Amino acid sequence: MKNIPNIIVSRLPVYLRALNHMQSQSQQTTSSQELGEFVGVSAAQIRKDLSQFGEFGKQGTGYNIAFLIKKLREILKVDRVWDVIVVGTGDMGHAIARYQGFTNRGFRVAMVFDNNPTLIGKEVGGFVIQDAKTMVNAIREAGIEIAMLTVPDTAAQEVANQLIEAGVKAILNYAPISLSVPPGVMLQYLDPSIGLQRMTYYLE
Amino acid sequence: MKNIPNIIVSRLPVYLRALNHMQSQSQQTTSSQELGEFVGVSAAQIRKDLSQFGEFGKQGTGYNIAFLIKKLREILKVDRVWDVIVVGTGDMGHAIARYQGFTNRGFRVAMVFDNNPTLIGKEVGGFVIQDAKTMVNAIREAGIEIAMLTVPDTAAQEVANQLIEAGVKAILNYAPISLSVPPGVMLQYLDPSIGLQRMTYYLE
DNA sequence: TAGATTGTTAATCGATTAACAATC
DNA sequence: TAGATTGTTAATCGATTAACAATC
Repeated sequence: MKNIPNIIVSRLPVYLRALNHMQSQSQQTTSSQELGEFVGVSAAQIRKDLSQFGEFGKQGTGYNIAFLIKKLREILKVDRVWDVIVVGTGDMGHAIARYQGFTNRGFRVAMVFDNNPTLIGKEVGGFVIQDAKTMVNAIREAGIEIAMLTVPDTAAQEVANQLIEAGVKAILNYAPISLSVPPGVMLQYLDPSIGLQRMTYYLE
Repeated sequence: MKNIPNIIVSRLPVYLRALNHMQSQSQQTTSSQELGEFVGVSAAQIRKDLSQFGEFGKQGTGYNIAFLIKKLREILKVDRVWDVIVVGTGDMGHAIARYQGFTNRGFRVAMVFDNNPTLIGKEVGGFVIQDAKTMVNAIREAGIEIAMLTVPDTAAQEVANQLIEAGVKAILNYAPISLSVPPGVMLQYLDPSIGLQRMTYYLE
């Protein structure tokens, strides 16, 4: 397949989320105009983005929502369920382990790790907290490729290194710190302070 | 001041985070080369971005980290502490209310709200959970401009409307749903599934 | 059919990079 | 001084938008 710009790929999950919402409102079809307004991009961009992957609409009537959802899920490879692990069971790890929002979006928490002896063996969100020492082997054996990192920032790079050693290819990092990863390993950041600081510039 | 592209503004918090990290390692100076490698952008882009706001470096020696941190904090208006509110005290709201990572990054949780009668009056992270019915007035009286939204998706738009009515200008939305806000109100999303779906496209 | 809306092309716009004089 | 690195300009690259023929 053609090489698709990452900026386009990164918008598809947002389109998918909006379409799922429309579907939950029992809506059957939408247009590039409507979807664009909903997610805050131009209609032309919606059409251009989607056209990278095929022809999913009909002139005059727009897009069938169920069909477009199906296609986007295939494109994004979330027409399956990926096992993900959570490393770190502080408040944030706790919240993620119990998070219900992964359902129908392609992900399932499979295992939860911590290195704190007083937490290992305890339960969180239905998972037994496993010893971080056993993490690399457990990831390898389960063939897990995705990890969510909620350890303290001082430990984040070291844990990331272990994840990579274990074969993890995608890391969602909650620690407020830039991580260094080799080519072929992907990284996304979820740092609330960054989100807020992107807005304060415009305040007052 | 000149109109700065948002894409540049959005990178500044990442630079700032990296500089803070370097400083915590007792590093005194850095170069556009080094900082760029650290955060994953080109040295030219670092210099171009910073040059929008002034001349902060010295030829031959690079940037004084403490000085550049000071300047970036001023630019991003996080050389002060912003009061933010948390709406919704589920697991995620809980984690945010107790989050220590806002310290020194310009934010402080000031109030916490929920509409669940069994939670109102209880404590979370040292805050008494206040009745969401009193939220609009409380925000107005305190002059709060920033809110973090961790309510269920079905309630998110409605709560966002109340926040906007109360004068909130910046919303960090944890609910996995696109919100509609009027011009002048800023919005950032922290949806873990979106982050993960931006990576699965490239997996396997 | 008439109206609506797609997919695509070409034009525009904006962002990134390369290169280098200036200078610490 | 020699080496390093900035700030900035011009060139390149890439993304977005406008427009419209095609067609449902």
